[in-house]
Amino acid sequence: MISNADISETLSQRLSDSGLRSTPQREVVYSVLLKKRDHPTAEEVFARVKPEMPMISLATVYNCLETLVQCDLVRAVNFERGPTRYCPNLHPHAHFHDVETGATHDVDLPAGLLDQVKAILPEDFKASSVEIIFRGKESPKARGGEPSSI
Amino acid sequence: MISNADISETLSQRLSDSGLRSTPQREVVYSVLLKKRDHPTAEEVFARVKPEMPMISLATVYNCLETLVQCDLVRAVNFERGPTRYCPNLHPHAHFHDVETGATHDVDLPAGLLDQVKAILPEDFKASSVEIIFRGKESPKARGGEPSSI
DNA sequence: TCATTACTTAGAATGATTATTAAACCATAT
DNA sequence: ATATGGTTTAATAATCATTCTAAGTAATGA
Repeated sequence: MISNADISETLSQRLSDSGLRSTPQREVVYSVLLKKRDHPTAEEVFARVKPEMPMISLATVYNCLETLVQCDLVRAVNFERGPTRYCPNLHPHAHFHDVETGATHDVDLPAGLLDQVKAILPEDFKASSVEIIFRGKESPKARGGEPSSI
Repeated sequence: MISNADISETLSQRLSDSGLRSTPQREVVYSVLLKKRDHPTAEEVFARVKPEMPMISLATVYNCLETLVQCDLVRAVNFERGPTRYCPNLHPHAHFHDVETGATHDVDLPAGLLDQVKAILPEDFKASSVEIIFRGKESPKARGGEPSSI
């Protein structure tokens, strides 16, 4: 298991690598992202952080999130023009966005697929990142259990 | 070559299929999208339409673009939280977004790749659309010839 | 210590888009 | 033709997420 101390160590490590400081605000923002990995918006992060740190401001949450993105600890994800969502999953993965519930799920990419996708680029295009976004609806898995009451 | 009459026929066809009317505003908005396929924003479309129709309002441009998206004549594309861009290319394709110039290019998808990408989804996820977005920088091809600025 | 720089806060400002509302327009039934 | 009811447009206000600004705090270094 990963302890709180470990978390703040990776964090302060990455921050100082970029010439930045570890602060209580940055630590608590990062920790709420790790605690519930449901791609929260800045406002949602703000709401989760507040109980632990009531004086923190929304602007600071935005600043911290941006900082975490800068040092590659967090990925920013956008669906259409909705608010930016934040994701601490660093493995290469796609996103599935449920148009009905708004829920967002990580979808692991099999080895090689990303390279295959990158291979479609003309040679003069150098991609620094690739985003794969699915939009749709998740049907509850047809399995034994409660009947779908509709 | 496709004439103006043909264009407005497809347009009014699609519109009436959706129970909507063909209007001069919708026609001129659609025509500027076809004329220069560089993924303009609503503001850019507005600027291009104005000379032809000086009284048109920005709100109407937004409305027309939304209408065209609804009847599948135009695709809306988003990069991060930048303004929505509009693309009349209906073939399945990915997008390359140049982080330096802001230019956007369509990238054709080889047959089968989209299915391959969709295949990574768990069975309970039904994707109605897939977006593939590259972000990066294009190195000018060292060669003569017309620029492929689609 | 004192100066420098980084960081946080509160609130104002911005930018893109959507909502509101009144007027103009159009198709059709009378 | 004219009334009617729905559609579309235009101008402007409102909204939402985000960024900017200014002022205060705190850590760091000469």
